[in-house]
Amino acid sequence: MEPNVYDRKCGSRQVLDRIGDRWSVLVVLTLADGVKRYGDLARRIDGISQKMLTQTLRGLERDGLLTREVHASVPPRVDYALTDLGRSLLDLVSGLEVWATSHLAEVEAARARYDAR
Amino acid sequence: MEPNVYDRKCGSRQVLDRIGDRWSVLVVLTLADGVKRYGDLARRIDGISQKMLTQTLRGLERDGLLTREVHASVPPRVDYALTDLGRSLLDLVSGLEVWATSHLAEVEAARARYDAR
DNA sequence: CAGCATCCTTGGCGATACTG
DNA sequence: CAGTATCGCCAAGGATGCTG
Repeated sequence: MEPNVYDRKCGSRQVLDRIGDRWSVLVVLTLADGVKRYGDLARRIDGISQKMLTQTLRGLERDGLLTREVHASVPPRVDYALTDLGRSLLDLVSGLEVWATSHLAEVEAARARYDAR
Repeated sequence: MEPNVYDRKCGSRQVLDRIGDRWSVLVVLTLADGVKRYGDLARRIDGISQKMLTQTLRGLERDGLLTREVHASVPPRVDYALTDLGRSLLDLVSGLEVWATSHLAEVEAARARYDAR
């Protein structure tokens, strides 16, 4: 039978949580244009803490959305890149980004209207 | 200038948070096929508490994604429906649902592989 | 550079009880 | 039926300090 996101015990619900996660979305978006180092990601994603970045990267790696490649060099260098599975999510998450930016004005207008009542 | 989701102070970041929110996604999805009453939503979305349902509905109403219509009857009846803005989000959120269900197996396989290392 | 470990706080969220 | 109000917890997440 089909997985059902409305069922809290269904794994698809957890998957939905992960791909909807604020930090996950931003990490995947940042990796859209290719391989990035840890520091690149940290610098690009404003407001993310080291802890959350590491945690998000591990979660995405565990779920098969990105790869983590450690280069034995001094200083250390770790590259992150989307897998095929991760890339299959790109249209969706960039769609979210586009929606958020392109409808921001409407949302803010709606808020102003709501708060003024 | 364009809103930028990478900037934590940009409103588009908050919008992204809202439309990515687990409960928001499920509420919008549930309203995809038309008007629903409070109880319908509560019953459909497994695991949501009254508090979170109300809170999510208020947030979505405030942001202009759905309308709340109170009917003065006994017993009370409150209808929720997507606005045009909310409907503009439908393709995206149902895309998320489809992705979550259709890639669930791959994600679980990746997890098993990761955990077995 | 790329983390890991630890402490600590906040507020998200559930549970419960009550109401128009 | 569709909420509001209150309490209480615990886990998400930030800040700091340390390391291979």
